[in-house]
Amino acid sequence: MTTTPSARSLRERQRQEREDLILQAAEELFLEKGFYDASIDDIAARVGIAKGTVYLHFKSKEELVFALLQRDVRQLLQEVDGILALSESATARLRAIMERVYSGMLGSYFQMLTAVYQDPEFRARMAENHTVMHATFSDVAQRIRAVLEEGKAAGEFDPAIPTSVMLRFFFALLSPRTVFGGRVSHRASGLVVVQEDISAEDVVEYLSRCFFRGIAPDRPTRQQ
Amino acid sequence: MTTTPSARSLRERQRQEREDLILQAAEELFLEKGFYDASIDDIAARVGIAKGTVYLHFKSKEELVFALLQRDVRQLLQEVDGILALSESATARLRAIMERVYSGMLGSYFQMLTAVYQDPEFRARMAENHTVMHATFSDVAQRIRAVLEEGKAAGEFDPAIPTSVMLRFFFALLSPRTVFGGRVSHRASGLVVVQEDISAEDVVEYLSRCFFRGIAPDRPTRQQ
Amino acid sequence: MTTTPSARSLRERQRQEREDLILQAAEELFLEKGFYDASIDDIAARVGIAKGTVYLHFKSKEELVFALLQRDVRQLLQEVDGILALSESATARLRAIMERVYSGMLGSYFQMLTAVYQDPEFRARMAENHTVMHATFSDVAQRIRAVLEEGKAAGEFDPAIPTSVMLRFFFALLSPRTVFGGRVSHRASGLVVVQEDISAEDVVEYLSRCFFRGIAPDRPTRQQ
Amino acid sequence: MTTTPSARSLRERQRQEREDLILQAAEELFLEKGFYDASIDDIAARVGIAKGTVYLHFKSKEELVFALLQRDVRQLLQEVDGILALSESATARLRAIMERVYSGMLGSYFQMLTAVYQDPEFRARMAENHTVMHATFSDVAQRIRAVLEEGKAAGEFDPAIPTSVMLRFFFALLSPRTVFGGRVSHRASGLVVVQEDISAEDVVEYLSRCFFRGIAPDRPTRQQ
DNA sequence: GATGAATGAGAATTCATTCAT
DNA sequence: AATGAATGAATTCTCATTCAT
Repeated sequence: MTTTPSARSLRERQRQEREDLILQAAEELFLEKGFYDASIDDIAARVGIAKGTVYLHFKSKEELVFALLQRDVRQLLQEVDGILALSESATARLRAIMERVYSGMLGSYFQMLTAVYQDPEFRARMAENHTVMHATFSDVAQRIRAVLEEGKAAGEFDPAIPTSVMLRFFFALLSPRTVFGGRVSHRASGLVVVQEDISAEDVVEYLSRCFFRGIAPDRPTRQQ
Repeated sequence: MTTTPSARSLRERQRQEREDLILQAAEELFLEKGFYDASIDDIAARVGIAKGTVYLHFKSKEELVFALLQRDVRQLLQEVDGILALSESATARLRAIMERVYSGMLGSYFQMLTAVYQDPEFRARMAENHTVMHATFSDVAQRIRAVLEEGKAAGEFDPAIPTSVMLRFFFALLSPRTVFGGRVSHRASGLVVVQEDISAEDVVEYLSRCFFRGIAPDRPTRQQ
Repeated sequence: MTTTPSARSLRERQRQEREDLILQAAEELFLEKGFYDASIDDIAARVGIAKGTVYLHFKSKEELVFALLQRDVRQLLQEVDGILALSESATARLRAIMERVYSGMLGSYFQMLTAVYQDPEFRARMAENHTVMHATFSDVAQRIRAVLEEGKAAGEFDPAIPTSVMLRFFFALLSPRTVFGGRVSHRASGLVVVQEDISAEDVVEYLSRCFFRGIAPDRPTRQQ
Repeated sequence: MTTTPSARSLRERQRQEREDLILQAAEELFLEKGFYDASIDDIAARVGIAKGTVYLHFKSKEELVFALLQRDVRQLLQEVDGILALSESATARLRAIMERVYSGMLGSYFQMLTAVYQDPEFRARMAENHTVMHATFSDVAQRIRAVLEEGKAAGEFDPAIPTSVMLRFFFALLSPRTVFGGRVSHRASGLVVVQEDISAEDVVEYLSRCFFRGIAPDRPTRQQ
């Protein structure tokens, strides 16, 4: 009746794999069809399992979104941590984060978040029940905030601009509506402008320039 | 036939008023509860009319959103036109637009748009059936694009940054997730940072600074 | 304040005309779209009046159908009476009725009736509230029954077949599903057989032959 | 995967049973209240299941009617085939079909069909999407047509009457409005005549006589 | 554990009928 | 009388969630 440790861990591994598959399918479908139009049936069908099985892993559709966000936010935290550990200038490190996000790793995270955040119900629920994730996200924010403050101290950034404004500004540039080119281009295109084909690298180049120096032109003459 | 012109116009006025009330309620509820969780019942109840009456004005829930967006986009166009007519620098005019948006006039528009744009169904439908609105929106974009190009020509903006990037950058700063302070603060708060109380004026001050000069500190040339 | 008799009768005539127009439109629409799919709105629109006006003439949609049937049944009665008054053989008179019906005069009546009779609610209501029409219809039936019995007495028809069976048989041949050719062909065609173009006259010829002599061939004995 | 064949077939059997119950309830209710007034709620309630369950079996109310008709038409085809295989005279075989229909087996089919055929929408939809059933029905018609032609060739039926007329005539006698006695008497009664109690056997006797020889009396004397 | 049938609350939409103008 | 805006009951259909097998 009792399972050997290895059997147990096999089970556990399989369970984990299946859970990942569900999350994967859910992410795809939420992005393809939107949260409301992607049904549990759709998700189960894409994974190739029964609807009930989804509920063995996630006790509600909402929980599934939370898990998705949590997964992404953890990954984000890891990436950010890795980058921030580098002994480079604040500017270089923030730019590196941008690069990671635009290279496609985390694009979907922001899309999920935006999607979910449309629904105030969700926001409330998230704040209440999902302290863990919330905390993790705050972690990310805190770390970036720290870099921004380091940058201010080092004379890289303007001390007159509140760090919170900078933070939001930074996140604004990472959010999907700003993104174009790269993996999320099909969403980011859409309304406003005809999609011009700009490579992800160029986007980062331009946006980090915008971020750090705004759209003002170079003013080398003044420095003479 | 039998109605006098004034009676007709009274009717028409009343009709218009009621339609506005519905749009008002719909906007509030869509923003409060999200598009999917705000039901026609909710909307009718808030206006204090019967469900069927809503359908007298808008033939479907979807149509209601489109009407809402159209209303806002028209207003946006008007504002933008008024501002762009001023004979000021490109910088000043763009900043004026920011001011208008952040002073609360148009915050909800971007929120509606973002909300709707989550749902790919909607996006498709919008592209198909709502050329008018789409066109209006493109108008807005085109006008801002023109200012950006003027600014480049006048040496105000960096010609090395593609105008499309600038445009997106500009819209990114106007989108709700960036906004804080002002009327939309309840949404903009939420996740990322603890809401600090910054006045709308200050927000514009900071963000336009970010937009035009980035988060870089004042350059030493000034120190001459 | 008091209207002259002629004004009153003018009014009355106009009222009657409008009522006829409504009935006309209703009949058309019920036949085109079916009772449930033809809305009061449709009817009013076709007449070119407001929806409320229909209710000034008929207190419910149901009442409208009853009126329609009543109108038709009265006409039927009139026709039948005219024909039955002729001093011809029973066979000739029944055949004359068939001719009238197939020549298009009354095709729609049977269609309306069949349509309405699908709905048992209607049947019940009809029996209860519409004794008048019911009576009129019974009148028609009674008269035809009388002719059938006359025919039996005269040795034209087989006394072994109950008159009630004959009556039903007769009505069966008049009902729309049997009809083809003539004005109602578009309905009568439909499912069963490919519509062959047979003139209304031929249809009567064939059907009355069927009615009186069945599908049996001419009997050789007659040729003796 | 995990289910044994017998478990699978048990499931399947249960599924089939429930589907039959739904069809049964639907048929009853459509006949009792008419298609439009019988709601899915009614049907589910009569079966004693939840509304949603009905949709597990039939994806729309319309589909339910089609299923019903298909079921009946298949049964009709089977019966007809069985009868037509007999090596009897055309007359005898047609009469046998009448007997089957009047003995109650198929009365409801014609009622359903008539009910549905009131609605032109339905007719269109049926023609478009339901080629299978349409084909099956045509099959039935074709077979009877063949018998009629055999009968003509054998000198049983009058070659002067077009087969299409005969066919229609035959169906007319099978349609519910003609039927009285037997299981469908509650519908067939109704308007026209007071229901006399005639047994189903007698009805067939009389109607087949009508069909084959019309209402003309026996004319034995002429044959001497 | 896995399945997928069953559930039923809830949503959008329609339309006969009423009634203030 | 005529109008047509307003009503709200009723209907179809969906889908997250549960649970017996």
